[in-house]
Amino acid sequence: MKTPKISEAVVRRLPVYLRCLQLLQDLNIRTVSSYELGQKLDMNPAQIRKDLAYFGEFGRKGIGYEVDYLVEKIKQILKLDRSVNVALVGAGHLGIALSNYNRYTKEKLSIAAIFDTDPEKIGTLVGSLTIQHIDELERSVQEHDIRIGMITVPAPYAQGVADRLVQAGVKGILNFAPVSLLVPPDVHLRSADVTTELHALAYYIQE
Amino acid sequence: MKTPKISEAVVRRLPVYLRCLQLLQDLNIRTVSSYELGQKLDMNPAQIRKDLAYFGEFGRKGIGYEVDYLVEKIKQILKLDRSVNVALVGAGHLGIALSNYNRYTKEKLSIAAIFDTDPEKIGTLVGSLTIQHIDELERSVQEHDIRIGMITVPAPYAQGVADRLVQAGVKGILNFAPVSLLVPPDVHLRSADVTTELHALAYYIQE
DNA sequence: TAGATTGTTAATCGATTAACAATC
DNA sequence: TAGATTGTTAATCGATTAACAATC
Repeated sequence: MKTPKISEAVVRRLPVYLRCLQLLQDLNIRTVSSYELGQKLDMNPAQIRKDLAYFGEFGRKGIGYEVDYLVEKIKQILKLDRSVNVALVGAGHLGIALSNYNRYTKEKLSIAAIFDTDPEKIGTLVGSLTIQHIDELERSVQEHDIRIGMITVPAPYAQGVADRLVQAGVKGILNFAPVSLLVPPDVHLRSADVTTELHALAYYIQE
Repeated sequence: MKTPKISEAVVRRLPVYLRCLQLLQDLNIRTVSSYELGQKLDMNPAQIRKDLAYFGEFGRKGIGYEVDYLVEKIKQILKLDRSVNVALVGAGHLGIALSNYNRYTKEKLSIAAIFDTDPEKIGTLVGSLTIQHIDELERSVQEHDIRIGMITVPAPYAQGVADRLVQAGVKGILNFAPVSLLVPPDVHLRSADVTTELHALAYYIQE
């Protein structure tokens, strides 16, 4: 499994393949071709084959891909085969909604700590986690080996939270606040705010 | 304002520029250069200029862009200068969290209706909106001229909801369910699910 | 005028798609 | 064997960046 130079576009598609394959697993489907995957995902089969081929030879000519095997391989590639701990900063409505995102799955990627500043909320239980004061962030990141931070605080506080997450050693940030953040080049930042998505959709809905 | 052939990448960046410019407005900053914007957004200034130039000549050589004017222009381009109604399907935690996303802004893009199937929830108020049964969807889309649908139902129901939204005449869908949806080519679909984002981030957090 | 910055063309870079030999 | 489908190279397509004349 050598990695010549994987583009972000490729990495972003792997979870999509994974999800589709897991659905096939539930249906007890053993084997799938890039053509069939392409149909289900509305994608070009050549692209799917090429994406997978960056990481190894996972298929069999004339047959296709063995679903179980490919699921395992993609999990390995994405590092979802080992535990990945996530911190959630901001226990508002959105934070609470996201906090139970994998409560019912056996994923190794999971939320390990929740933070806020509101004294009313601190000490409160959300699922099995106690909301902690944000001053516990640095200690907690160390303690739980947290690698990813999710930011669901109001926009004006988001950059400050990002700075603290980076300082604490987090390597990936998923930002839900409607603001553009700046982080060092070694930290991976993804934006997931509704506003931007809706504004982009608005462009396309003219008659 | 002629539009030769605008790529999705360009459209996705416009809301980011808009948000940054609105922040500058709050600071009473009158004028900004593509270089300064690039600094704030960690982007190449040439790209910003080129993106904007697709839609017109908004800047002044030697000066830069007038902030207020550019805000208005981008709003026009994105069609945020007229009202855009959104339907939210799925009044779970995430749906409720998203429902008040613009409660405190004066945006013309706003959520006009909320749907669910749970009898316990129907009739309940969320902000100023009453949760309706999903069978009201088609009628409500007509009545409120709804153009965009946001899907926050459990994954197994998401495709069914998408089909109904499309059937009802919606032209844009923002899907939060962790599943790949298929829609006709004239409907614009964006995925906003946390799972995919976190899985992609997991790839980058190896040591 | 000198300095700054746009709009735009040309050059570069990268990503997607088509095609096909290899092979199950 | 014949048909199917991969992995991969080559061709195409599109997006980003650099450079610079125009001009405020």
